Amino acid sequence: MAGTREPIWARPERGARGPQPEHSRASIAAAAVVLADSGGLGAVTMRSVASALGTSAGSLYRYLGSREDLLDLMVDAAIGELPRGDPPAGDWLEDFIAVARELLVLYQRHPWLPETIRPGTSFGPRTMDFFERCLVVLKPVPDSTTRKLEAIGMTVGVVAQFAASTGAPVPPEMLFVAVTPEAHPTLHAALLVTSPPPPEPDLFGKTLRILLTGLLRQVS
Amino acid sequence: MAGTREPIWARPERGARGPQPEHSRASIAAAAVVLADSGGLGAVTMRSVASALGTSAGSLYRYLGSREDLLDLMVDAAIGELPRGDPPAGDWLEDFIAVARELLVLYQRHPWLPETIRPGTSFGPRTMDFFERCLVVLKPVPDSTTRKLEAIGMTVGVVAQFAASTGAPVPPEMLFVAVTPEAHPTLHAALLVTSPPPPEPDLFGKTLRILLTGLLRQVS
DNA sequence: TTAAACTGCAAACACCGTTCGCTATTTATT
DNA sequence: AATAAATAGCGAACGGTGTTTGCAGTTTAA
Repeated sequence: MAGTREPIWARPERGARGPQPEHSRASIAAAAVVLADSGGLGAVTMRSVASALGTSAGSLYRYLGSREDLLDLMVDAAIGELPRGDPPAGDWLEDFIAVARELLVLYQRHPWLPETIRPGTSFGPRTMDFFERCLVVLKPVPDSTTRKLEAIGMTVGVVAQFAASTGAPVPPEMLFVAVTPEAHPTLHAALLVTSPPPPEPDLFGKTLRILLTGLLRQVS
Repeated sequence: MAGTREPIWARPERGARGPQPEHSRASIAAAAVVLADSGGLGAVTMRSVASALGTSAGSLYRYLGSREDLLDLMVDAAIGELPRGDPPAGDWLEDFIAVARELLVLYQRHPWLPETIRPGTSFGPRTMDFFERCLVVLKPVPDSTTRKLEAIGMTVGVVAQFAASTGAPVPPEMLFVAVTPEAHPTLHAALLVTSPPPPEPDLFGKTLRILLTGLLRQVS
């Protein structure tokens, strides 16, 4: 039981005594986000973040309990970039899909974000703002909040899926080295097609429309 | 361009000369899977895998070019545990959902699997067997193979989403420390509900049915 | 028979997250 | 105003990580 620690959001940003800190959680998170944007999550080390701030790795532990805390800060800072205002109140479905599109471009701008949202992530206030905004958009839906949260979770998962497949496409000859015509005739034939049919123009919107109209809007 | 390396599946398992190797890719992968099952992916280190095999970390590099190769082997070994026979040919939708259920229990048995399938994963022959099997099940569907692969990819993503949400539930007071009644009234109200409505009994099947009937089966 | 290719291994390297001891600084208490 | 407590910054260190390297022994091809 000693392995777990209080999430960073439950700890005060600084104590009541001692000299004024030279940095802040926000500035540390911002520096880490910049590093991750340009070099991936692997470029975010205690030492790299510290040196970007002009300090040392050990000093960061005056602000963070662990590297996981840093990841939590990064996630919340990135999600906090999402626009805050309510979308024009039209159809709740289109409004919600618009929110999902905002999240998709955020995931594409910060490719490290989906993988940084891990089991064990402690979500911060900006992330809660996002969930609250989703619920506000879904207010016209007569379903229970539990159902809505299920739908929101599924939507976030689908967005991550699309962000992963649209970013940095892998050359097929790298992905399919293990395909043999004998064992995988259907798959092999599909790879030989010279002019594959164009992908669905708006597969993203189509998928979410299908999913959300099925999961919600039971007007019971 | 020197940073990339040929995927492990394109390299011969062993050379033509020299003494017979004491281990194999299969035995190494099996040892790593056992470690990951009991201690998570973090328990899989070159040294731990090596000592489980009675050898040293450096020796593993006679079989693997990097730790990423080891992860590729693990992924293929785990997916290779899926049953190989065709399901009874009934409705393609129910047959495919049955395959998805098999994948779900595999993900639950190997919680490290979804996170180990990362961008950059090189899929091996057993994984190709799985994709081939999916395409065989979807043979009755009149859509193009491109559409089917889109649907398969989306299905795999949804399965991972469900596997993540069903394993090791996090206590809500850990997840929602950042919720304030003022900034998040809807969310806050939802957390106060004493008896939340029971979750959809088969949300998994329902979601996939919705998704697949929407994405496929256009009998055009 | 000789040379090339390969295996196994121990040691080392650079880097990682994290801890510790120290000095200096600020605040709360007396 | 004086004192004690709590905090900030920092450099050095610790154990762990993935990976490289040099070397000795083994097997195969030429």
